[in-house]
Amino acid sequence: MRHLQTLRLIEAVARAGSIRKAAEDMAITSSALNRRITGFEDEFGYPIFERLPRGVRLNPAGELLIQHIRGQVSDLERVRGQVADLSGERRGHVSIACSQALQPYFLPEQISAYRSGHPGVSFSVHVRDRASAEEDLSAFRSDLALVVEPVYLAEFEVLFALQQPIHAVMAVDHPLAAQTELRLRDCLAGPHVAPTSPYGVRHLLELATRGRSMRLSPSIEADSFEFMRHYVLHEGAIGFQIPVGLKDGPEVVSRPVSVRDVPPAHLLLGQMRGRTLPVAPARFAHQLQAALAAMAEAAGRPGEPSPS
Amino acid sequence: MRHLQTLRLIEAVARAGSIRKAAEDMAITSSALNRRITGFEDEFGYPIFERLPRGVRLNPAGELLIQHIRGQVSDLERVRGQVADLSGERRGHVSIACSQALQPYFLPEQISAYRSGHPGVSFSVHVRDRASAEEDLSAFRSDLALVVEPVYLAEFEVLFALQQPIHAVMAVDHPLAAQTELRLRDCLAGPHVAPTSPYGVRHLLELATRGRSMRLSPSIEADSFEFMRHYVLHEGAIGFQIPVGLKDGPEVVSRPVSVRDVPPAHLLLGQMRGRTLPVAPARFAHQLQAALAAMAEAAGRPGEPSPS
DNA sequence: GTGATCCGCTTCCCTTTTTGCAGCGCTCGG
DNA sequence: CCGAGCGCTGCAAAAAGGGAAGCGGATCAC
Repeated sequence: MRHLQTLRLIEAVARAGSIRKAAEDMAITSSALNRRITGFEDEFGYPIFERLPRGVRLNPAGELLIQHIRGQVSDLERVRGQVADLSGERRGHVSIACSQALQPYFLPEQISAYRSGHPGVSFSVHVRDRASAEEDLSAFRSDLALVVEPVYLAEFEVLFALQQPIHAVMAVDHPLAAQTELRLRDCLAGPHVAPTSPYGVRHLLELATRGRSMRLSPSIEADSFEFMRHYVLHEGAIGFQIPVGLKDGPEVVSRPVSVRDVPPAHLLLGQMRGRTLPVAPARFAHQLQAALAAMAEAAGRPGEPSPS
Repeated sequence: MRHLQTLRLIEAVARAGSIRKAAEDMAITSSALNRRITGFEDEFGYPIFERLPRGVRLNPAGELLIQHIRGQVSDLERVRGQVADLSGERRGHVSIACSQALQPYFLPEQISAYRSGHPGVSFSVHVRDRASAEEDLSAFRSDLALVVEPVYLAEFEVLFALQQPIHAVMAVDHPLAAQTELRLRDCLAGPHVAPTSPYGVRHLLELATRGRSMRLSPSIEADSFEFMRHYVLHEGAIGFQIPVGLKDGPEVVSRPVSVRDVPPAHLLLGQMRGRTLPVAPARFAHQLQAALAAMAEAAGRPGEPSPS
């Protein structure tokens, strides 16, 4: 969309932190870009960048503006999607930020199921820790977020919430695999593997051990659940994950940790507060809600539908 | 704002119903305008106007788009207002649609009070019947609406609601002026003046008489409450109005009609659903809520605050 | 210090885009 | 059948935008 070019350039400058760098990214010269920026500031009536010796940075006015710009671009896409929809084309795009737990099984299945009904819809999947998933939402980089234990709930509008107990993950021949429910103390007695701190499961484990006699002292910290799932095959180590990211295999099994020891994780589907989603993301969100609700039903732990 | 020029031109064409007329309005040639329209349709991917022998009209895609355009223009104004606000300029504009009852006393007082604190803020007041006030909101022609008995509540987000009993208005020497509360039957027995049907008070009077033995048979119908208020000085006629639009004077007095006969009128302050108002309208709305709440308090009839 | 570097901004010149003008073909009301 | 009104299209003029080069200033490594 041509009439938004200036706005896109502004965003590029804000991102690059310098007019010259942004000019390179956008394949024009710095002089041209500089003129567009100053020209825009003139007609807008206020400067939107503060000039630093090493580049530029958005001033408060610019912060307000960039938020508007992102909303505008995304809203035009939404309108285009609606138009495409009424033209019967049924194409679109869904951008979703998710926690790692959703990556191996849940999301691939859901996306595949959705695409079998709507082959024209494409997807972007961004794996994010619980804080940056929400940032993605408010910067309009993602339409939806499916996050374990979100952090800042201010701009996060919950569409569906589901609780999942923490599971311990271990090799099939691990001694504890004989029990059907584990105590946290037993899990932490041997070598264990934990996610790094930005992740929701780690957060819950720390909540569970803080102020108790138990201590979380992971032999390995990792920011990859995939890595941890494989690591438990060595050393008789124990890892932690929530059921949505787990499937018992021939070598690895999982057992729930008692909810008396660790509070269950909250798995939340959300969007940016107040935003009207384009057609495709809205429908996909609806499908996700149904799938999560079915999962809650199966676990005997009903999810909370959105308060709408 | 230059980058919105094409969008504004599209809106002008939609409004004028013809490219040539719109071109004249916008002070460019029809050829230039025509090329911008077709150019936009090309990059948008879909035609947004249907070509008729006598001009053009928005097609469904165009309807969707025009809504987006209006939102965008108004949202940019909101951002600009916020920026002006943090620059300490404190200017802005409030556009409000209101029923006639608010015109003589309430709104002038409120606007004057607001402007004494914020002299940089300008106002547009549009007097509208109850249906068109809401249309103004959804077309972004007004930021706020203060309406008696609104009609379509779909896109109307209620910020504050207040009930007011219908009052009968008459000359100070009218026989009924001796009573403190009137029965509708007595009011309708003599000559009476009623608003035309688009107005809320008329609507309520019809509700009150429908299916009863009483008949509403106004000697005069008028779409001006100002006219009606003066007319009651002649013929011993009786008019109807709600208290917010009334002040007893040396010649004219008002008396409540029993709520057993006529349901009280709902006076609603609202905005377009889901819209984030610019700074000035939001603050003014806040002041109006306070004023209406005080009025409700004084009448011993508490208003309902917004459910936010 | 001091030269190297990176920055925003300006000037000159040329390319690209947009505009205005005139005119075409069309439909409709009289 | 004719004139009025419409959307649309060549063509030349005007305006806007972009590229190359360079200025002055701030910072950093040495």
